[in-house]
Amino acid sequence: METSDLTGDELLQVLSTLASPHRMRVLAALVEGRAYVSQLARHLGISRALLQVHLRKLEKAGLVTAQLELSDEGKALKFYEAAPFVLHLTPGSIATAAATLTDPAADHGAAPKGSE
Amino acid sequence: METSDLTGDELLQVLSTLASPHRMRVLAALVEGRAYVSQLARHLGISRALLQVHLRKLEKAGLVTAQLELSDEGKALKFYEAAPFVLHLTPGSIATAAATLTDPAADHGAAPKGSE
DNA sequence: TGCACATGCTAAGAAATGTTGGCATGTGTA
DNA sequence: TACACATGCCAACATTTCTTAGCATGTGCA
Repeated sequence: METSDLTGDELLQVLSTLASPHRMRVLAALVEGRAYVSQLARHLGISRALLQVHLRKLEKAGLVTAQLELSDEGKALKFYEAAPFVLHLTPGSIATAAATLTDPAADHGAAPKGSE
Repeated sequence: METSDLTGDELLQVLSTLASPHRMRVLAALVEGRAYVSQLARHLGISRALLQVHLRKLEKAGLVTAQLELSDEGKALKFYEAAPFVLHLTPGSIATAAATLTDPAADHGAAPKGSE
């Protein structure tokens, strides 16, 4: 993952996702090794519901990946791990990405695709 | 500015600041060249009040700098320009920064680190 | 069966952000 | 004086995001 590969919206999503203490810690914990949800929740000292929301956001942004596996006892465990990525942020790279931003607020109801 | 130079809180501030369409566009506009507030507001098509808030946040995060100057007519103009910075974001660099996070909300008033 | 453990979902309140509008200051010029 | 332009501030509303609590499912084991 390279900054220049991302559209403005994608970069925005990644930055929004990373800009959270909880999600930073979740990512940091996963860098140490993969873990399943309940395990991770205990490790971080937060509720599963909360962790799940953050994990989902991290996954949507492509920062972590998930695999559903069965333990020896036959229990379903959802393992997460940190996705490898490298982002080079500079004023220039951000300016480039910003040029492709499609902001609904600034976009007065026009169709993004097709006509312009 | 290097990712490893930043504390978790500083990185969080930078990311939070960048994670906004308006601020991305403001930064992008300043990459093209310095500009004063009213000028920039007209260029971006947003209100001065709104722009000022975003500029302030960008400045606090160290992403832009400001200089107060007098025009030929003697009017006070506040010029802003993009600050040069390079951030290398990787799971590892984020994990390192996350270790120094001081989050009041997630910090239940005690041990910074330790037992598990 | 009942308990411990895993997953998932959603409604709803709490908290943080974003945005607007008005009003203040000051300058130079017609 | 009145106008156009610059700066700044703040109160209040609107919106988004975050977080919790509760309930659902399923597994293995005593």
